[in-house]
Amino acid sequence: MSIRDVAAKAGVSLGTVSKAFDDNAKVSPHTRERIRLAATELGYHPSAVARAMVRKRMDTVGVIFPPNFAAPSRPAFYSTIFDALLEAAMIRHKDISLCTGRLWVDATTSLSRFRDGRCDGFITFWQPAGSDLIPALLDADVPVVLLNDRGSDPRLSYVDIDSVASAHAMTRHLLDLGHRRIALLCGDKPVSTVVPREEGYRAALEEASVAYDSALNLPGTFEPRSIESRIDTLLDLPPAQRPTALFCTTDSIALVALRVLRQKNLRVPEDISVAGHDDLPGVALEHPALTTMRQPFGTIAGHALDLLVSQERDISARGTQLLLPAELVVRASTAPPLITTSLKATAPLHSENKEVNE
Amino acid sequence: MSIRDVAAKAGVSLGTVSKAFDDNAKVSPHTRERIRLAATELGYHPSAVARAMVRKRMDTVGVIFPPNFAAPSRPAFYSTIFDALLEAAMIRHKDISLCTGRLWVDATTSLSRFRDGRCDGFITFWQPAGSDLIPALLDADVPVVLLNDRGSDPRLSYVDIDSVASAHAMTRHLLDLGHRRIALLCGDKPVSTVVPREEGYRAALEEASVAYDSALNLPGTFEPRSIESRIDTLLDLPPAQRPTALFCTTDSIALVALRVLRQKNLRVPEDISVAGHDDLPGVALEHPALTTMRQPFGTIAGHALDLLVSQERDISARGTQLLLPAELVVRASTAPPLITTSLKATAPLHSENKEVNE
DNA sequence: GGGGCAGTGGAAAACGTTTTCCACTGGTGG
DNA sequence: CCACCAGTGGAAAACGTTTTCCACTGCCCC
Repeated sequence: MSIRDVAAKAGVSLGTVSKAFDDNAKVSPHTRERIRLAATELGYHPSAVARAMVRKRMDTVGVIFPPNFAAPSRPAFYSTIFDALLEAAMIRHKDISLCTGRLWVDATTSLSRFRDGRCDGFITFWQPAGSDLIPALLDADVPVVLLNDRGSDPRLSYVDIDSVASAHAMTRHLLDLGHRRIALLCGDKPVSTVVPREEGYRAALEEASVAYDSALNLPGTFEPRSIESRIDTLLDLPPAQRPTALFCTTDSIALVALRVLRQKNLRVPEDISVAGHDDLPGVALEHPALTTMRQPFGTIAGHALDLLVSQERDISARGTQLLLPAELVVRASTAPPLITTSLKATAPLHSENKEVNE
Repeated sequence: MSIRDVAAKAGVSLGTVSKAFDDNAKVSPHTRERIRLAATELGYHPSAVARAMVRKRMDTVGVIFPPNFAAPSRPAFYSTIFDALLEAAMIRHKDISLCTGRLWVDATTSLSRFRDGRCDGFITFWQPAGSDLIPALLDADVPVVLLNDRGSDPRLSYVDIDSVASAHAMTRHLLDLGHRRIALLCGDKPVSTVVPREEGYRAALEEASVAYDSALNLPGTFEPRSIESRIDTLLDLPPAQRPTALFCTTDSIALVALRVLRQKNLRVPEDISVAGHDDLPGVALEHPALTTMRQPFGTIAGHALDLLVSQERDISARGTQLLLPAELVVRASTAPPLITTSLKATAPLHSENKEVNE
């Protein structure tokens, strides 16, 4: 059941059948129709493998997720971006081949997938320190795009959120509401969600002439335990120093924070405001609905794929680095702080911020 | 950089190089070594695509997960079985191509992947009612194995847990501890986790001459809300009818139950015992560690893959249906009930069960 | 009427393997 | 000394496409 049989049945040559399935090839409508009809009657389906061999590409991108990415302990971020990638790939007639598990941490497995011809390139995510994956791919001239993180190698293409700007925007939102003591809840250091978001946070504070207080930005990890203990420390501060708002640099962190606060019988946003970042699906359904920065997941995935394709065509096209804006989504988890000692400086600043905000 | 270049460099013919990479082919150790050396020097890597073309198989199995399987709202079950599949495939030198997302619900997308030659067969999971996926694959003689569910079509191969036996074992465990009022928490009907597990539960009760009480087996869904409301109803029962143990037919349900009970300030297992089913990773780390039935995920995945491969070789080998035993894992979430009115019938039965248990 | 030209379809070479058959070698037993 | 055999390596045919070149057909315009 090959292209030959169709050609025989339609009474044309083999090459013409190939052209009949290529919308850009010049075949008269009549012939095209006749060939297509013959193909359907024969139940012919072109072989992707044979096509891949002559074209020298499989139209498949390998997506390298961290090991165990689908585990519920993993932030929902991965599943969300995964769906976005799937959709973006479908539109571009690309296949996604999932490369995950602990065997993918080392570069050779991925590399062999590429040299095999099974993948034309890779989309990958944050790698733990000491991982040789990205350097190895770059050195081997393998098309690769890093998603939602950044790299220092100028050859590396990446697509990330402009985290400085987004953290700035969220901090500004909280300041506008009248908060002055805004705690920052980050994860571990090396990820792009941490450093730039801290920077945006501090910049916004500075603009509003609010002194940065390191007691409100405790170091910690993404682990629920770390988040919980930091919240404990923050709530144990004397009332005048206690934060009136929690800016979690990640929705996953915010979700934990919400749960912890609920356990402590603190009301959000009445007793304390909570803001997240990412707008993962589902955070709008929390109680209260989470105020957060929306990542344009679809756009991110689309750009990543496009960047990858252009590298596949010409490897020298790599090194494009995209920072996309996130959008503030105000929901129910943030509100002006209750009247406390920390409120005294509010009135003047609030009006000032209002005009900036518009 | 093809097999030809290696042949030239090693001074042998093209076919000999191919054989040198096939461990079963007859090539003298000397020649083989020489060829391998030449290949390494040239940086030669065999093309999986060319191989697939002549062999007519891609050594890739499509795994069709329910849409959005990685979302955290999805039971961790999927990510666990996914990891097991990945591992099993690696051992068998097979690739896994993930086929998920809402576009996979309809059969044509999967089918075209098969006719393409990109997949040699599929592993799939529970399908919503009205899905044409499995019938369509079977009708098209596509190798397919259903995992952790069952189908009525005799052509369908599946690998599932012997849920009747496992539910029986867990119910027995709770009876042995002295529980007489054991509530069952199921999900929606059509899944194999529900009907057979209910059957095993009832059988164990009957054996122990404990009357089945439909008030302890309320219908509901997998949704947290449904679980919560059923627990509410159960706890509102008059003390004599209130359950002393909760058998959740799924760890995901048990996890929710644990959370709900914690919110109600009920201690597990002192106030009420909770048992799960599946032994998802992480349930051992809960507080308290969950007593559950361990699914042999690795074995399940291995059998599934083997069943699929045998179908790929000969489509008439399909229709094999495997039921694997689960293993009782007793941890901290189950304990004998406190002395209550329901305890009076305990003593005789307990001793009787003890001997059965050994 | 002839020379280009656009439009169409065919012939054939590639793509990089696997696999089958065949030939050659040297050793061994009759 | 010859025939057979095991062991080894080569030649060549597949596998099913895409793509490049080439030829043919009308057609238009000079």
